[in-house]
Amino acid sequence: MPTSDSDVQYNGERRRQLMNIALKRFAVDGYHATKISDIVGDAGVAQGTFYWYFKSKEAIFLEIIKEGREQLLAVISRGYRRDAGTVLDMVQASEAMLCRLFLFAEANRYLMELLLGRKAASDLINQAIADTRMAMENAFLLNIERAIELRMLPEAIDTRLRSSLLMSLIEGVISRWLFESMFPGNGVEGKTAQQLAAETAKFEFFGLLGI
Amino acid sequence: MPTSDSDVQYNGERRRQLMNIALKRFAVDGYHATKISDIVGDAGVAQGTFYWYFKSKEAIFLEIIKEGREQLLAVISRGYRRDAGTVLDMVQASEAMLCRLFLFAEANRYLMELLLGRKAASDLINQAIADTRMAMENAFLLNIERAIELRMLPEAIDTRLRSSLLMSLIEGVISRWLFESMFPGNGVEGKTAQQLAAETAKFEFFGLLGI
Amino acid sequence: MPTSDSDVQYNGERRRQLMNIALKRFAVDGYHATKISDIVGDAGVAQGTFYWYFKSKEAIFLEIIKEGREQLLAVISRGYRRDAGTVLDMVQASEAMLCRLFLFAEANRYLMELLLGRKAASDLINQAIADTRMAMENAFLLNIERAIELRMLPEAIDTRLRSSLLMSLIEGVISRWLFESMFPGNGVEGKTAQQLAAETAKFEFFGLLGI
Amino acid sequence: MPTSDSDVQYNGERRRQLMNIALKRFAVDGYHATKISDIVGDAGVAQGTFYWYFKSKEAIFLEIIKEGREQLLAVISRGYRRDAGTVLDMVQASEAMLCRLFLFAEANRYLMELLLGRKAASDLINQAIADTRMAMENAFLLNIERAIELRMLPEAIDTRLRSSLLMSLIEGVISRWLFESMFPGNGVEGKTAQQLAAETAKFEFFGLLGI
DNA sequence: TATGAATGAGGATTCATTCAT
DNA sequence: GATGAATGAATCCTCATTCAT
Repeated sequence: MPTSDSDVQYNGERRRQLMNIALKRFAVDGYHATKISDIVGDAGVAQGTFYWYFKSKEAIFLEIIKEGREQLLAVISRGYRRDAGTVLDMVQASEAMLCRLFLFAEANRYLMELLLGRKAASDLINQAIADTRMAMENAFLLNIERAIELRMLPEAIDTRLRSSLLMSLIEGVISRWLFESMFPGNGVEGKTAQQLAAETAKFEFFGLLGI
Repeated sequence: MPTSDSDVQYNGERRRQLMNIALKRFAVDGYHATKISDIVGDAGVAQGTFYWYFKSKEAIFLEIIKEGREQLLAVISRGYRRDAGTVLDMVQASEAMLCRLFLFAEANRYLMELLLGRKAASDLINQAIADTRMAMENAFLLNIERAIELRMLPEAIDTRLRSSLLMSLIEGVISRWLFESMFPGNGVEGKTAQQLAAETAKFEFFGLLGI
Repeated sequence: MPTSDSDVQYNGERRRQLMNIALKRFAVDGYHATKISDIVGDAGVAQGTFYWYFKSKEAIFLEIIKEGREQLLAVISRGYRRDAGTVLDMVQASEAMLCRLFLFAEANRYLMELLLGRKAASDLINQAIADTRMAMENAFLLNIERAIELRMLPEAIDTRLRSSLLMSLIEGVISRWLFESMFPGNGVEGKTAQQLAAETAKFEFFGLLGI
Repeated sequence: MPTSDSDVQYNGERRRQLMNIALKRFAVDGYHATKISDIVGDAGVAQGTFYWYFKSKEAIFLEIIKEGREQLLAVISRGYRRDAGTVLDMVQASEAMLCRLFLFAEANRYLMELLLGRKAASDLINQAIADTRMAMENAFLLNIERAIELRMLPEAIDTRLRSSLLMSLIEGVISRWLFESMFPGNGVEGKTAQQLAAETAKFEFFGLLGI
């Protein structure tokens, strides 16, 4: 029988299929509430098949995070600042990066829910998530330090604190934007990634007093 | 047999004791990982005793959140702005409120971990947590609106968005401050509530460009 | 309801009941083939009840062995030789001890099957069994050494080797005697403990050439 | 694709290879703990390949025992007594046979561990092992009967009992000799087959009192 | 109020075996 | 002959909850 049926994924694709299904289930239902039987049920394979591809429930989660982390960091790291510029340049650069990040989040909302959501599980998993977030924050830190080096930001500021504040801001924005059901009536729903990036960048540099 | 033994807490206190123990366990281990047997073990009572005071594991969690929410909102709502003032007044007022909030968080870190952490569980529980956070965010919103009314902030700003950004900022700061082990090497550890409040308020109003 | 029903064992007896049932099942079916559901089924209790009394399947096995080991060693150690005597004394003393041992084995055949049978399981369990057998062999060793001290046996003999040979003899005899189905048509079935003890003691001291 | 790769064993040899690997695994880890995946893993072939050569896990075990049994019995049966002789002759003949047996055991320790060890499994398998041991015991029985016929041993002795005792002795000696790790500090470790055979034969005929 | 034994549904994981290629 | 992906029955153990005393 040729492997041309529609909803079956072939060969090396089974692994992918299971990861995709698991990602969605983990994001929507949470780690604990997601049963292996749910995952294989969605995939239309037997329970044992899962264990051909993954050592355990924890293992597939970790792998999902690991893969997502790489993609996410690639998005943030791109566009590292090279030359000095005006304040406007700086705001625009930040806006561009945030825009890329929000677009990525929009396209990978289940992954973002895993990373930013409040559904985690075992110590190992929590650690993997925390690591990923730290890596993100670090990317922001590097950008701020570079801007100081180029004398675009005042030298006096506490860079680690500021990158923490920035990361907090962004986590909150993405959460409210994508998981609206959890944050009804917030100020971000319905906005485009572009709009959000502009507003966030403005707040980042000028605070509440910036128009 | 009368309950007059030395290290037992009497009637009305048992409930409190169980809630305190459960709060700590939930915060440290997470909802799922916390077993009723852990709670009663810590309390030194029998398994069945738990169910005399609480309908279920979910019920005690909900009650803990409910109680904490009231205290938390009391802290935030106090100091609602009455009269107009200078920008400096505004920053100082915000700083004062943040300082109260951070002090409360410091004194109630387990509760904050439940509210801000990433360990939640059933739909009902997640909802209770989300409600509490929304209520917090609303308190910020009212303050911003009042400041606009008093012409202390530009009318043009999107108030809901700004309160979301503010809430994000504060959530992130508190998380990094109290749950350091999860966010090693961030820029907030070791700071006092007062210092943090000052820095956060500055960022709130002036952004990265403020000195 | 008074706890006077016939086939239910009360209070602290549940543990005993489960151990007795498990002992029999382990002996007859083997460790792996014995399911927890078999044990609780025989006991007429729910699956979870088992885990109220024992940490795991392995744990109950280990406990059974441990308990049996103490009884067994008590039987062997009694009658440690004090004074010198004739060869006949020595043979009779050995016969008496073997007789006690065989009677114990007869009354505790399931335990003996666990210890001497070929049904063991996890490393921990195999170790516990091996330990018990070594302890038995040691008891024989002490007796032989004492007999040499009293000049009842020639000094030249290799005591450890001889106690190994003796233990081998006894293990084989008990196995063949109690688990006849596994050794059909051997020379011990149907004999009394007394007869067996006499024959074994004779062989022990005089070998094949003894009448 | 022809099976001409370098480290692959061709057609008829694959079966042998699998049996050898399985023998070792069964002996070392036990029947239950040995997984088909272990066997094929060691052999470097795919899981399915196993089932081209053997009907089941049980089947390969049975086949291993069957093959070993024939070799073992050949060793014991050789040297059946023809003519009468002195007691010394008899002891020497026994010693010679035991020496052959111990040498065989030394060269086939995995097989002996299967036969004498305490790791067996299904009823069918246990039966096959028991049969083999009975066959061994029978060989000893024939020898004793022949010795009586030739008036080298007293007529009065219970031949079946004595062959059981003899078999017990030998089983114990071999176990302690080869599987030292299970019987630490026994009196046989480090001895040569020749030495053991001499000591055992002496005990066989003269008991503890023989020098 | 308090106890603690009992319940039983539920879920992760294992592994011998099958089979299309 | 050989592959390796797929199967699914089997089983241990967990833990929230109940209830007789």
